[in-house]
Amino acid sequence: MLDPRLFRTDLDFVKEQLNRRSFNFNPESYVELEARRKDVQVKTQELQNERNSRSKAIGQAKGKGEDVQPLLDQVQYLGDALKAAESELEGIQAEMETLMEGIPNILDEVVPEGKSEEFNLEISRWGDVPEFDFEPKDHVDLGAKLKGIDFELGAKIASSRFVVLSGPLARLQRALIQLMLDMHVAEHGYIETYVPFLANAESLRGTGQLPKFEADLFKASNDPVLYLIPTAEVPVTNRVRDVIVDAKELPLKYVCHSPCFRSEAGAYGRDVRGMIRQHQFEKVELVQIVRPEDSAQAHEDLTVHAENILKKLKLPYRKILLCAGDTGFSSSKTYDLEVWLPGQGSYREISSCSNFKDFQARRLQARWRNPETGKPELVHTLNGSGLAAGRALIAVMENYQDAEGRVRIPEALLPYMGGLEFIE
RNA sequence: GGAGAGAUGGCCGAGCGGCUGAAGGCGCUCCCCUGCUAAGGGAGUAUGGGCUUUAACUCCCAUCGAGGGUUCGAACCCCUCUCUCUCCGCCA
Repeated sequence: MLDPRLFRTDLDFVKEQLNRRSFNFNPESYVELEARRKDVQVKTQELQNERNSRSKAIGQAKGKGEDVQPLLDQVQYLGDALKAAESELEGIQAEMETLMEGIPNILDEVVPEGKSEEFNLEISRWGDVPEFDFEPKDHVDLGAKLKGIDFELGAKIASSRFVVLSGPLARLQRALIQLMLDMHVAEHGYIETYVPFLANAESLRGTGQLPKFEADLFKASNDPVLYLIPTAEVPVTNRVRDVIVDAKELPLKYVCHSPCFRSEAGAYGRDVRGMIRQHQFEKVELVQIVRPEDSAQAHEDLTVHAENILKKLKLPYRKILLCAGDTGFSSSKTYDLEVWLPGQGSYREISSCSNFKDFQARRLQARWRNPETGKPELVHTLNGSGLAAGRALIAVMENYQDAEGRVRIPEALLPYMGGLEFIE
């Protein structure tokens, strides 16, 4: 959620910024609603004030043993007027809330303009794209040959976009997760955390998935209402919902492995082959809660932490700064890391690292006490994949394959593979 | 799942339907005294919002787990829900 004060003081700026995202914001209807809000709120509070002071007078008169009937008669008329004003105000506030919750974050000034991914800005490339003296297979063919990836079985058990991994390839995914967790804890200073994989509506609203993106979620239960998490970002960031964090505790850095569940509504026909886009996948997520002045640097650091995993695995990748149109709803600035997939002959997203600034924090009421002011102020939140394990698995498979269709285990994963050097 | 108890400010803990946004204590901050690993005295110390061109102060509104209700007036009475604790049952 954006700062309501910004809307009142600099509506032109808001409009201009939202335009960058091609977000259709109508200032006139906002101004009209805000005027009604102000009007009705002031009126309501005046009525409440009157009721309170009159009630107090009744109490005092009663205390002195005076006849309070005349005073009671005077307040009679207040009841209905107050009730009407209160419910009108409630309606307007709900309307305002709906409006505000549907408005995306303001983009960082460095975010390039552009409506679609072709305007994304490549920041850097790392690693050498491997040269094969044979035609490299993609992970689907490799996985079938190695009898370790079975999409039909996934579809039989659940539906399309589910997969079953078996044997050394299943272990390879686990090894990747272990490596990531170990590196982020030991080398990057994150606290490992384990969280619920179902989240309530309040939590999903806090991080921005609800109310606007309910169609992307799997609802797991109606009583109580719970959704399968689309990313560990949701439960982990919600650790600080309605919390005032002590300044000394910042920054908070959490790493969390979890399965992620996405309905992929609207992705029909996209990436139907292989493990690129699944309803369920494993991911190691990095989350940081920081002081506002530190978030820009934290964003750079967090992205480097994700990059370090790719470097450790010696997987070629490039770093992309997403353009205005491609940046997510809640994010103000996002770097994507794209890993080279020889089977596809292209770079594909394996990590997305975002600075949400105070957008999530405002929804979450996640604050810290600023020692300089003594007041609670909103924190900044960030997160990034470090990395998506399913995609890391296929990246390893495709980059480390040989002419016989075997997969060599990357050196960094050897300690996690029980002596196995090749999957064949 | 069954039975019972509870939910108040950073913590502990009072609270009669009206003068309680909340006694008292602890903690913390500042000041005074003292002067040295003690003690004493004083002041302050919840959050969100509104009004004000902005900000601070004053002021006003809301909040004592959440949501309804009764009432001129609710932390206090009634209802529903949530959570926590104890006991029983079940259980990876």
